[in-house]
Amino acid sequence: MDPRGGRREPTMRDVAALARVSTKTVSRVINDLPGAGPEVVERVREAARTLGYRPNLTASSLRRSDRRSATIGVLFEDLSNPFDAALLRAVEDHARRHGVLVLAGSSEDDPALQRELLASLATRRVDGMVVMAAGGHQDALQRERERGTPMVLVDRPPTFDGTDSVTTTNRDSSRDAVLHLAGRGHRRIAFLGDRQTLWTSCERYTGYLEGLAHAGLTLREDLVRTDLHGPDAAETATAALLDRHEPPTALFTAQNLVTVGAMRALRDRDLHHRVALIGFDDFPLADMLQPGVTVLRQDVPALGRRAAELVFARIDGDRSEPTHAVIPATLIHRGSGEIPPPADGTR
Amino acid sequence: MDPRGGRREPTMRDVAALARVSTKTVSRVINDLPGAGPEVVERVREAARTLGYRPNLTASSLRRSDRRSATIGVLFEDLSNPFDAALLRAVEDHARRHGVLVLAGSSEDDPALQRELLASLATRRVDGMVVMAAGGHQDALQRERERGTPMVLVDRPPTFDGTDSVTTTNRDSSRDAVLHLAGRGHRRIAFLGDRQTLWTSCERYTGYLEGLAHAGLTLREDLVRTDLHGPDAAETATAALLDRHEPPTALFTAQNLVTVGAMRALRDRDLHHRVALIGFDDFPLADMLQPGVTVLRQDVPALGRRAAELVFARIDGDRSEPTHAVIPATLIHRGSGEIPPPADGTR
DNA sequence: GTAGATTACGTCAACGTTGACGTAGGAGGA
DNA sequence: TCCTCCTACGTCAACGTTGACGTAATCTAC
Repeated sequence: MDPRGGRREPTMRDVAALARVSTKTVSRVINDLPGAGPEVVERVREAARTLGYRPNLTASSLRRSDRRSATIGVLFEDLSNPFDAALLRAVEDHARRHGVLVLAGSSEDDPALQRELLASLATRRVDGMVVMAAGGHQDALQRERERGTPMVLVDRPPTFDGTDSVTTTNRDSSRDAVLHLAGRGHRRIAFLGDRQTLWTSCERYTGYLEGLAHAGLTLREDLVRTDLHGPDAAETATAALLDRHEPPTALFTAQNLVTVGAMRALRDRDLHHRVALIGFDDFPLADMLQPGVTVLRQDVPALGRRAAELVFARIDGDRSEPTHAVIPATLIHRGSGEIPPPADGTR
Repeated sequence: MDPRGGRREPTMRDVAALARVSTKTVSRVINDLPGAGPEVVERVREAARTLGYRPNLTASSLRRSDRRSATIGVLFEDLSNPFDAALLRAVEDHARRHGVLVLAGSSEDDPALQRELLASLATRRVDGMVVMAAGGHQDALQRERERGTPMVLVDRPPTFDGTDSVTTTNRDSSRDAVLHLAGRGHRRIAFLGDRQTLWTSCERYTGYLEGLAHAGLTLREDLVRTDLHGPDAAETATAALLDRHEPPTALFTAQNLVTVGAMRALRDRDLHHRVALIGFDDFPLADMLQPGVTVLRQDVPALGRRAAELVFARIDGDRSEPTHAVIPATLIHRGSGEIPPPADGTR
């Protein structure tokens, strides 16, 4: 039971010796290639079985002409975030159908770490990558792409040309959410968002602005809080907004952790039944809270599937123009987004 | 921008030619080994930079004596489950410190799929594995282990000898939960659990029995529902329990999805403020529900860290006796577990 | 001044596998 | 009968890298 204690993985040579054939013949049998007679096939199979032989994909992919490692890299922001986790799972499912395994990493939205992980993947010669680009410069991604590595960006599009992407209707859905609130009579709708270096945050903010404009509301910059990273920052910011003398009657929270923080602040002040809330990204149990939390739900399985389809197409040599797939998000009415503003306009 | 369109990754030979040295010298420079003069080092570095050379770990690990692929395999039940995702992240963090990447897969608690993924990992010659064993026979795992592959089982211990494991105090914590409920005066405490083929489910059930026994309560088998896979099954089962003429006054739900299902049933009947509930596994927003959900929280970061430490120790040749680490879970009081039984003993 | 050690390289083969190509023997056709 | 084609193998080299070993030049010590 030692780690590889004294043992050595059997090789084709061992199998060949036992079956009294050449290694090439073993190769043919293992890979189901023609050119081996039935009894030889049986002899080789038998020998492989008794020795417990398993092919070495490392050596194989080194020598093969296609050079495939049957492995793709997945670089997301944080694999423990439910959104990222669900996306990983979706990609993994499709990869499995292609006989491909997934090397996964969390870049923590840190360009340096992302660069490092990218290099690690490259060093392992993955066949392709599915990447959630970290904020800031994408030059490491671009360089990798320019070397010809098949790559699909998810959740955030590339800032450079020639690369496929799969994103959500961030802007349009955000606008719809704001219009939904405005339609209920809200006039003071706050925006709470994650870092503005993230493309999704900017898009959602733009959608918010568009929504205000469509509804004929004027932007009040004092109701906008951005660069809230994590629930704690969101909670503090929301608290500050709510404690103003003219507080918002509705909140649009543009990221799942921000939504959580905002909800905490609302609850602390017992305002969760009086201030409307719509969050971007669904989360488990959103329907069990009181009131249920109205959210924009991204179609995560579709995002993952599309991303996987695109990488595999590129890996298989598809050279058509880059695709920028956009998957619609849906507004799920659960109650919090349907709270009307107070009749007197104050609260 | 084609996939590897016409290009070829530069190799050591290319670098060697440009720097007018032997490939061996390039190897020395790339790996920071002694035996290269300062100006040669600079020339090689320069050449590598201009060519965009990146070492091929595949070829390297094939040739090296230690045979390390700097990759470990992680085989969990479902990477999109928050518990699994958090665990993956914890393992990944520690792996990164060792310069190791993670090949991740979901076995869906299906032994056949697990066996297949195991073979895939083996074929790629991972240095070690962290596995959440699928229910049923573990013979595929055992065979892999007997070949000498460093392996650590998480969440569920091996049914065979000689393998490290990291688990939670399933039994003791479950007992504590039941005692906590009994201490509030509950006498009809129901058990709702996942498949009994899962070791954790059995342990938690045993803990439940121990708790009843310690509290001097008799087991009422009509209050026990097992083999509930997923929230829907749990909801149905809970509903049936609650609709009995002598319904339970408290529920112990032994898995996170079961807890969710039970909560839905309670809410449907508006009993969530009257029937006590303790769930195994914490989940996001458990504190935001009304009442807050009392749970047994597993120390996921500790589980992941310990698992990673153990695999890496084995990979580094540690041959000491197998370790079976047990990480304590904590009872988090949030309200639902502190609801007393109705005064009249009915409801 | 010379034995001996040290430094800075180079050469060669091998890791496990497969592509290119060779060959012996038999089948089939003219 | 002889030529061709096909089948079932085998041989060899190469994928990109590194361990083992060789060697020439330089340095150290007495």
